[in-house]
Amino acid sequence: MRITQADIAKIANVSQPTVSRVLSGDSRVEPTIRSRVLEVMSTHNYRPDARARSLRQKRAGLIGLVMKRPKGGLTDDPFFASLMSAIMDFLVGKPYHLCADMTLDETSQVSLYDELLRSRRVDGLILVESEAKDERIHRLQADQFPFVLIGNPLGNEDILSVDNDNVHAGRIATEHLVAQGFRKIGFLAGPPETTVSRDRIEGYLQASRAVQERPLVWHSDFGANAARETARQILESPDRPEALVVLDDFMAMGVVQRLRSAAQRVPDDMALVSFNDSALCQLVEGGLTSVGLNIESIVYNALDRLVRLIEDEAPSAPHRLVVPCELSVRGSSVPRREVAQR
Amino acid sequence: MRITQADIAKIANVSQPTVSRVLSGDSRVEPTIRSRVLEVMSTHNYRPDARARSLRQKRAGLIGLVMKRPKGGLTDDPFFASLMSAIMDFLVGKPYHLCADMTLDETSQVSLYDELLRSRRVDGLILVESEAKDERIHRLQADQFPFVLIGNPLGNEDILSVDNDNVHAGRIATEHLVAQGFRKIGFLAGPPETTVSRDRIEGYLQASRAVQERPLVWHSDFGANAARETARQILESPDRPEALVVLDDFMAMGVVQRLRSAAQRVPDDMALVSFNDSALCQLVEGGLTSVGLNIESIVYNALDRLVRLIEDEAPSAPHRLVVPCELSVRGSSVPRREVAQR
DNA sequence: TTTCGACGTGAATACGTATTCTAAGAATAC
DNA sequence: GTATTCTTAGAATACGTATTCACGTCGAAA
Repeated sequence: MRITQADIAKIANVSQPTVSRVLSGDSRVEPTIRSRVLEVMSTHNYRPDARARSLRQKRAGLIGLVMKRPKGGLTDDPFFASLMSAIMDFLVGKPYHLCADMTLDETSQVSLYDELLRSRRVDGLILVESEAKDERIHRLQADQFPFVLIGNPLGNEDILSVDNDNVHAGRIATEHLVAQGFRKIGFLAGPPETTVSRDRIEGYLQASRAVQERPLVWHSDFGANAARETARQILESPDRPEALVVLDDFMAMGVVQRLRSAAQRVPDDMALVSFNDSALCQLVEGGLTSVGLNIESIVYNALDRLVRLIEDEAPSAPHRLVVPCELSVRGSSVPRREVAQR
Repeated sequence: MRITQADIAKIANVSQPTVSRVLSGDSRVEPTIRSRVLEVMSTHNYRPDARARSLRQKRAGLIGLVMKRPKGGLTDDPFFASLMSAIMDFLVGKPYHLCADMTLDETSQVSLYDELLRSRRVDGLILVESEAKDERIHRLQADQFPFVLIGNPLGNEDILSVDNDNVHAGRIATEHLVAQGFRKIGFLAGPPETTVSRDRIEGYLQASRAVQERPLVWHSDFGANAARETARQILESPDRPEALVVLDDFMAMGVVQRLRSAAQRVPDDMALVSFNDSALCQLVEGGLTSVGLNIESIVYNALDRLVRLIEDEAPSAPHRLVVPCELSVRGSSVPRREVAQR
């Protein structure tokens, strides 16, 4: 049998509201009584019931995270792992917990929306890689439910969103190679319909214009295996570039493998820059230059805004935030002669 | 203004309990009325309030996951990423959600315990890599709170736990090398105080006895960098083995790097077997033989038992379950001559 | 001494649902 | 035709907390 405020009240010879007032730090309570109640609470090890509390108050103390992924999709995706890690870090010590859910398809996504929001299970929602055309977004807006997008594919300014600046990322990756003296630079992207590919290619196009007439873009599926196969085509292509920007570290790993099995060297035969700056980058011999996504900053800003929204404070402007990326230079993009000069 | 059962009742000209009965599928309700209520519910897009529901019923619909990790600790830890992925997969479509929390130290861990359990925020708890001597465990047991341990360091049979069979894992890794003809096998472990190191070493000891008099065990910190350094010592040691069992894929990566920079080859100069069977294993040239942890099976069993416990069914025996591991053989442990024979 | 705030506290109520209790009517049995 | 189930649905209540309302007391101002 759980101990409630009523029990505490009876023992301390006060009324239940008084116990509640002590708990909420209401100043209008006699110090004598306050200390007596506090003592009874501590000796009986009382804890308020979160369920009753969240029914009575507005706040449930939960922030929902909804991700659309295939089964096991988190396992080898450093982006999601970092994201969740950063979210949990952010929430440590704050009066919110993370309610994380995965959906497999659109249908379950809609029912999850009902389950989480319309039933008021969570106070706010983080949506990842959501497509803004998504019906859910409109319903969320119509219901005036607090939510924040991580990634804002359509660049919609009406929606609270924090986005990684993928165009910028693509540009600085390319500009770095230009600065290193490369004049024929290619881009190995993921599936063309993905936003991340489109945006990074856009940045690549902006920067590559300076040194080459014709852009060189290849597409492949995600993952090291697919990238390895495409890398073979690239190496044999008449358009073979001197340097390659690769969409993520795993795919870059595939390129490295292909180069290695063709007895070619990085960066001499092919310079490489990739994205995400995951632990993989240090595992490549000489290191893999990579554009870090600053996920912590994305999460910090997203959650800060979301919490403000939930707590009815004015969310900090601007409505749409784009977080810059940072390049970590390692051996894969620095020609040997430069290294030798040091 | 939210729409409630009372509103629905008024519109449909029935009482609130009737609406509740329709919702719970109570058979003792006139079909005519039932359909009328259902229609009103759907036209007004009614959704029951999860908070009120969980106050009234026993179930909150949340399962807590508590992990003790440093800040950002999830980022490069494939074990935790897989774990969370598997948990979320398991819960898809089930009437539970995952409430994931991270703690940085013991103090916050205890307060988190209060926050999650004593306040009845979650229905049950998953504890990972917890030390059974932990005070929390005793409190959980005393409070008869449903919980399950993933990993059971003390082998306590009283506690519901699902554990990866690390002794078995260490043994099959070693036996595989023995079967491949190696006669001088070493083990590169993590910090000696960690359970995972102790258990896998134990398995190594059992299996290595068959072929060598003296076990060869080294310790290093976790991570590729620390392992790389220790690998240097191992390679230069007079006890240098022909084959090395390495505690996890990241550490094995460090060993590979060291071998590569010493112009030595895998498996010719040093055969390798590691643990976790993560995506890294396919990134090593020739592939890295690794013992897979079967995290899905661990999670499935743990959650299945936990849910039964929550729902007051008898948990399936045995109380302590040990999930076997499986070896994925790749190039790093197969001497070249064998490959050539195929 | 009377009157009026201010203060501190308990009584009552609300949050939205599920369940128990009760009553009215229909159906069955004698 | 009355008595007894059986069915169905409404009334009342409980879950545990926070808040509003009302009331008594005390001190200060008149």
